Amino acid sequence: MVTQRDLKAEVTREKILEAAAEEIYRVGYQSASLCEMLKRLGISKGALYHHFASKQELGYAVLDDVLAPRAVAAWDAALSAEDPIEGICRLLDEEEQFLAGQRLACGCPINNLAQEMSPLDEGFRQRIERVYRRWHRAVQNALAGAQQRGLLRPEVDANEVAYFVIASLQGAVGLAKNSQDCGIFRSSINGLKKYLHDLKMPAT
Amino acid sequence: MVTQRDLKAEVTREKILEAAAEEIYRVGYQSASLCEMLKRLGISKGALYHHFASKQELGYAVLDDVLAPRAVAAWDAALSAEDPIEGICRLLDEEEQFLAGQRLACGCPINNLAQEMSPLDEGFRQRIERVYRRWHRAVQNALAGAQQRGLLRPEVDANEVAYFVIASLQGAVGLAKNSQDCGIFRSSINGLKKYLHDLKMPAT
DNA sequence: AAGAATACAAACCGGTCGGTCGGTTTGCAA
DNA sequence: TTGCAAACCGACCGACCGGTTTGTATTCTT
Repeated sequence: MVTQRDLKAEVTREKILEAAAEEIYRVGYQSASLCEMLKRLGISKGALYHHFASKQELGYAVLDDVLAPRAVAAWDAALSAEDPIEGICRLLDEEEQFLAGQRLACGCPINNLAQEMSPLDEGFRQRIERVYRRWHRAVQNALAGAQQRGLLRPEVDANEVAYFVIASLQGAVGLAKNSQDCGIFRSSINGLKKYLHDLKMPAT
Repeated sequence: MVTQRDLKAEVTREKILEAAAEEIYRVGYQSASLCEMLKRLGISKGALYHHFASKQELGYAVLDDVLAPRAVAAWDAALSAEDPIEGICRLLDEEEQFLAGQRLACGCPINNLAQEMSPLDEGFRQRIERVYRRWHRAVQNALAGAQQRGLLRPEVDANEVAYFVIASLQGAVGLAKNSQDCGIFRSSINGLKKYLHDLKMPAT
């Protein structure tokens, strides 16, 4: 049975998760101060450590419950389109809008954690790898499907292209994050778009 | 006049720089412990703070005196070749060998710092952007030159391609770093190579 | 040879970190 | 109504951080 108390506790847990995700996004996991985050939330340390055993477990939960679902859903949605190339291009445009909105200097939350934590903590590494693998599988499947339907050139290597697309996007986000210039993102992504369109079956 | 003492001091300074570069490469700037690094070096804190005013200044010096020169030199060397496409491909192979050697899980020192520090410290951001700009300029110039010599298709946008190449490489390194799998780097880079070769003037 | 300056050593400082723990409130079950 | 456990609070802890200070050996200058 779900009581009123359980609901309130769940709300607290999710408030903590949300705030932690934001704090980690802003300054990175290692530099994210729990005290700072709690102060902003108006929640005590006791509450935090009631819901999470350690900072590490909180970090894992942020990935599992907040970042990974969002990230995976975005790609799955984009690739559900008829033409995966167009789907990916739409995703790239969405990403540009997201960055341009405000968070240009913060980059991609997943990629940030990957670069910071994967050499230091196996738990983070594995969780992030799971996300990348789902991205890759989704792209690869979509490309292979389109290829079977005759939309893509037969010599296209879906596996290879999938890795290349993901890497290029992550790289472009990283480049733009550093320069704080969305134009660089756009230029870089333009290159990717042209590449993708060249994979299509030429009109006969 | 350069005295014997100056020489010894310079050696100490460079030992500190080298060790700091290594420590930062391993765990990131913010988590790099000066004590840890000094312990490994067998050098005291007094020595460190005699040569550098703060951790920040040490970090800047690592970038200016160690990382940036190396990074820029590698690209300049690769692009001095007759055919820039081939030059870039050779650079990509070198990068693969570097990663495969041992430091796969550590990624690219410049990119690591960029992702970690650019939102937090303007000094780091500007220094790294200078590196990226030199990379971009080198690639763009090389491509434009090759284009003039008739090696590249005339519709190629050298500016755009330069950004795309840099982003893709950085992204591939980041992806491989997380998965700790050099095969993923190779796949991703293969996509980039094919793209680059398609920029060449078709044999008539 | 004497003294000033340099290069380094090491003890030490305040501050912040993640984490703990005893106490208090709150809501549900009996 | 009451007993009790879950939810939460916040003072507190030791560890470690970057940075300072003080001391000393060596080396250059005069």
